[in-house]
Amino acid sequence: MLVSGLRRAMKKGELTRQRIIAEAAPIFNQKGFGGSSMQDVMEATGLEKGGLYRHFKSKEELAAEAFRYALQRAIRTRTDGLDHIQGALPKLAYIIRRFVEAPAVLPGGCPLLNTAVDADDGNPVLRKLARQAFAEWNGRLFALVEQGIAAGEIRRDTNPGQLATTIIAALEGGLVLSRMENSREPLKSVEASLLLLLDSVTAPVRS
Amino acid sequence: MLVSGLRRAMKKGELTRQRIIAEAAPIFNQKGFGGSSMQDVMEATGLEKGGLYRHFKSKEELAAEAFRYALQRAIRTRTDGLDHIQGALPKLAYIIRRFVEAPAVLPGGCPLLNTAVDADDGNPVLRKLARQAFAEWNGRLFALVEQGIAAGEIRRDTNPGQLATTIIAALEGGLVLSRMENSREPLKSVEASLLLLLDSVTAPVRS
Amino acid sequence: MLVSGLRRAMKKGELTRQRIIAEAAPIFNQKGFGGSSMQDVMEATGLEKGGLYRHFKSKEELAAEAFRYALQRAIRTRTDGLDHIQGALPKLAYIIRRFVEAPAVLPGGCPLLNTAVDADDGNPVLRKLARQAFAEWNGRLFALVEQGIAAGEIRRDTNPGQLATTIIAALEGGLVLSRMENSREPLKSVEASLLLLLDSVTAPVRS
Amino acid sequence: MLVSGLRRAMKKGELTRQRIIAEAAPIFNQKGFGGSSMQDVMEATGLEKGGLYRHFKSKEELAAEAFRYALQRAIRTRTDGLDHIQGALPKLAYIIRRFVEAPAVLPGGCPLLNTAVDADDGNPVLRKLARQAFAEWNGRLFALVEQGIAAGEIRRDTNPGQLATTIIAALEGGLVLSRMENSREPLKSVEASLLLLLDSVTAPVRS
DNA sequence: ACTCACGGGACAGCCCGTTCTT
DNA sequence: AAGAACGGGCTGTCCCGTGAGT
Repeated sequence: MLVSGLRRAMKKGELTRQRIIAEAAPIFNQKGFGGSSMQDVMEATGLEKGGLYRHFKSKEELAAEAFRYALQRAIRTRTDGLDHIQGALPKLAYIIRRFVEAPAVLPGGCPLLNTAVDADDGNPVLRKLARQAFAEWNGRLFALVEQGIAAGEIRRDTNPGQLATTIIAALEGGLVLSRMENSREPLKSVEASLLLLLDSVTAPVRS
Repeated sequence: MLVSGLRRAMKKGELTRQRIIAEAAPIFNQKGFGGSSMQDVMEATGLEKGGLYRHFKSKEELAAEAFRYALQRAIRTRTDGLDHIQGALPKLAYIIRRFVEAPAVLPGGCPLLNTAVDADDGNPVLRKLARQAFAEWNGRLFALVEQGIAAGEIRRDTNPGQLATTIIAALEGGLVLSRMENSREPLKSVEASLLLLLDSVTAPVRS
Repeated sequence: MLVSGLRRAMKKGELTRQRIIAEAAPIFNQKGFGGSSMQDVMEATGLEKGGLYRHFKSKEELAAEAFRYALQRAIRTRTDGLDHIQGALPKLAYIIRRFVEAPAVLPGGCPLLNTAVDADDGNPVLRKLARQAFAEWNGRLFALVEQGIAAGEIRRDTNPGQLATTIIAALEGGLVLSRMENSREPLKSVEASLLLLLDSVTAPVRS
Repeated sequence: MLVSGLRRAMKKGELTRQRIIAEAAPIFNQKGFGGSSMQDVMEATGLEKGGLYRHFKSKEELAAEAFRYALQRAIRTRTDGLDHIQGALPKLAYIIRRFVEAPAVLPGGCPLLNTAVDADDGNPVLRKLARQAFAEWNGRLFALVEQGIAAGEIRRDTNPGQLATTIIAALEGGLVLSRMENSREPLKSVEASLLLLLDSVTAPVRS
């Protein structure tokens, strides 16, 4: 609804721009910045060089937009349906399960981690974007944990930042392992361990 | 000692070859396979193209050797001193602490994870090497957990594979976060959580 | 006239493409496929690498086009004015004389023979092209001989294929000798012998 | 006999030199000068670079020696048994037949023609060698024709040079065609035509 | 007499980005 | 707004030849 609203407001050029981004995103996500060529994007979009460079003034700008797009999709996929869940702990558990069940945001794995590793040397633009994205994600989990503590669901001695970071680290690490082994098992293992960890920080029921 | 013994037995060519590998390893680890150029290796080693290609018949072969070298270093760094520790649980805790304290095996982060992400598309040679390395690491932790269970240190209902995989995933994920934030905190958080997890699988003391 | 008509219909790119072919043809004809470099073509055309590779996706493709171009020129040169000649025998004699008089289709000798020898090992693309060209040439002479027999100009016991092949072989062989000696004499000798051979297959005049 | 005599007189170094030449000859004959690499020769001989350059001061020198060797073989093959034939005309016919029957002096076709075409541009050393070889061959045939005229076997109005050159040109041209078509037919055709040509210069028997 | 090690240079192909044209 | 044409640069690989060492 919102999307079609935006679409309706777009001129033709802006629409093409969005199409390019959407079609470039999986390429950059799979091959990385250096490994992707404008030729790849040309083939994917059917446009010529001139057509691409009208919308983006450099490969880097396109990559940044593609990353932003991939990010948005990742966030949406991973938080979809979260509002229907009641309680901080169930929400955290839901996030973990959802990550494990629907890991394929885009072909090529998690854009966050990919960019984090890929842009580790050089490319400060992408690096900064990845940082912000991680910080946001971390902040959201952090807030959830805090809410859980405030609500008495989570033990008071729980460190919210520590828990949030651990969940993210374990999930992303598990995703890498799963992609490499071409098997869901590593992610399943991480899921089980994280749910166990959630149990261990659950506040004892007060009577 | 053993090393210098080997070194003494090397002819000049083999020595140069080893030097190239040692000097190429950080390059490939930082920039990845596609992002590294033979020119980079030339500058790092002081050799010319002809000199390099005498020792390696392709860039891929050099990258594979460099990765093997990096791997060996990683394993050594992370398992150094492990023999002096008694008991499976202390050993696991030691491995976790050591990973967090000495994360910088080589400039550019963990070669395992880097290669896993970098060689995710294409490059089956490196991909296979990374897989084997992860499998080995996992196997080692797996064995430790099993020993702990057999020795009564770890609860019988613990899933060895699940625990091993989780430790690896969380540590590697934490390392990525730490590198990106340029701070030790993420790794420290993961460390704390993993030690907590170890506590929760510790078998209750029998009286 | 026809040419300028075609030219007028060409876009700029196609025109450049044709210019490249025309300027690359003598290079490939002189140095062979392996002996010619894209650098040579760059210098001859004034274009840069990027400019060249826009029109041809590989050196081989360019070489093939250049060979086709050279071939066309060779055929035109060698059959020019043939239509004004009456009778099969005079036509054959005309072809032989024309070959000897105007041997320099392109710098570097006959593209047919050059390619046949050059692409003898490897390069199946060029090899195939040369084969087809020879087959066509042979076929044309073959047909002429057959017409001569049918018309009673040439003796009935003449083997058309044998005569056609011999003419081609002797002319091409003579051309090689002439180029090497840097003298027209070898070709002149072949010409005389071939005309003698034509005499010996001329049907006796019926009374 | 002569060979073994030479061999017996050779030191080890000279023997190696001869072995290199013999093993390099087919390579240069097949791939040409520019198309052959010292690496190819290394593999064929089992020697290293340094070993080769001890015996030849450059690739060109080796190629020249290899060509000389190939030449000698060609001449021997094509004139073998010639002494047992009586009469100039039978000798010429024998040469033609022998060329057609045993065209494969070395893998890669006739070294003479190959070098003539290959070294057509540049490489004056090989070019000169090829010229000399052709001149010698031509001279031999020339002498045979002259003897035939003197002996009354061949018509007095025959031009010896013209006939000699034609034979060579047609045979070499036919060889190229045969190699290309991968069939003996072209050579067979040339053979038949040349024998026909010999008939037409045969002096009428005096009664 | 021969191997090992290395330098220096070339070559084909690709890629990013700009400009001209439509 | 998009396509066509082109420039300049870089990369992996190969190749010839030299010199130290054995």
